[in-house]
Amino acid sequence: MMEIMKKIEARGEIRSGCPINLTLEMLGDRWSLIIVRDIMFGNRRHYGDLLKLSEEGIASNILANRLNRLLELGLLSRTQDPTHKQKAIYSLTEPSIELVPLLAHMGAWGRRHTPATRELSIRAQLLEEGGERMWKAFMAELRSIHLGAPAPRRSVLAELQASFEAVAKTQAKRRT
Amino acid sequence: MMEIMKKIEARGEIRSGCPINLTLEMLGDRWSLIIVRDIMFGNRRHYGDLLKLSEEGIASNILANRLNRLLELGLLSRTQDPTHKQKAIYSLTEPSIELVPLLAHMGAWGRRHTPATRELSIRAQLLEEGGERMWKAFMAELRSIHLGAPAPRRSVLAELQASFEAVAKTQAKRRT
DNA sequence: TCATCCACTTGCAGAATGCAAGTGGATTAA
DNA sequence: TTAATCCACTTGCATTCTGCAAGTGGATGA
Repeated sequence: MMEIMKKIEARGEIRSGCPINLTLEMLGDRWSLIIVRDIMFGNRRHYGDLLKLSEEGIASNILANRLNRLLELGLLSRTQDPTHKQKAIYSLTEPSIELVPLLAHMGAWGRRHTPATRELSIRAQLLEEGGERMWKAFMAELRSIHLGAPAPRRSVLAELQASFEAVAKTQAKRRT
Repeated sequence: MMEIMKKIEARGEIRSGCPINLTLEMLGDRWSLIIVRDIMFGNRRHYGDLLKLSEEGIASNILANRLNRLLELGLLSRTQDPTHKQKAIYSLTEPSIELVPLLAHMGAWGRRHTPATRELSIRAQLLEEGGERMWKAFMAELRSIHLGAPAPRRSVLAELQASFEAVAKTQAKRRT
C-alpha cells in the first residue's frame, strides 16, 4: 500500500490525502480502468490482445505508457510467457482484483445513466444482479487466474461470457 | 438518460457502448468527481466555495470548464441565489446523487490501497462501515438538500461532519 | 529463407492543463 | 457616497498530454 504510491509521491503528484482523490490520482484517466477492465473481464493478458481487441481503440503508445504506469503503481504485474520469448503476460494484483466492486458499480451506474448498448451491458447487469456474493466469487476466481490461488468451483467469468455470447447471438440475428 | 449523453454523442466522443467506458467518458478525468465529491460531502454550493476551499487546489478555468460540462451532462443543475444577484447555486441531480455508492467504494479502496490521511479518511471509513443502509439514508438526505424532497430524520452529513471534526481535533492536539 | 509476429518506440500536430492576471458588475463597510 | 471587496468567471501563455501513423529489431512459423 505504501509502496504503491511511492512513485506517485516521488513525482510530486499528490494533491491531497483524501482517499477519493488518491484513487483518482491512480486511476482517474480515460484508459487505466479500461485496461484493467479488459484484463479482468476479457482475460486479455498480452500487449497485442489489449491493443488489437480493444473495443475503444487505444493507441499503441498510450497503451505502453499506461501499462508501465500500472506496473509501477503495483496494479499489474508482468511475467514472461514460457511459450514465446517475446511475449509478456500481464496479470492483476490483489489491489486491482479488489477493484471488482468499483467496476461493478461503474457498470451499474453506466447502465442506468448512459446509452450503453444491450450487448455490452449484459455482463454489468449480471454482476449487478449477482450482488456481493457474485463479486466475491469473481474475485476468488481472479486470484486463481492471476495470483495462482486454488481454483474455486464457480466460474463467474464463464457465466458472464455465456450470457454475453447468448445476447450477441440474438443481437446478430436481429441485425439480419 | 438519453439526453444526458447527447452532448457527448454530438461531440463524437463515444468510443464504445460499454457502460464502464461510457461512465469514464463522463467522469473519467482528474476533476469531475472531485467537484461532485465537494458538493456532495462538503456541501459547497457556490463557485467561490469550490475554488477557495478546494483541498486539491483546482485552477479557476478548469473549475469553470468542468462545471459547465457537468451541467451539460445533467450531473449538476444551476440556480440563482436569491440573496445575491451574482451568486449561482450548484446542485446535484438524481444521476449524480446515485454516484454515492461509487464514491463510497472509491473511498474504501483508497483507504486500503493509498496513503490516505486519517483525517481525510474518517468519512470514507464511516460510509464503508455504515454500508448500503447508510448510503440509502445519505441519498435520501441529498435528495432533500438538492432536489427539494422532504427531509429525512437521519442526517448522515451531520454524522460524517461530527466524526471528521472529532478526528481533526485530536489530530490537531497531536501536532502540538 | 522470408514473411509475419511481437512488444513496443518515435515524430509530430493538436488538444488539454494549469498558472497568473484580469474583467465588469454587485455588494458592503466607512 | 465612495472606495474596497466580492462574485463568477475569462484571457494569455507556456507546458504537458494525447493520439495518429509509421517504424524498430529481434523471435517465430511456414
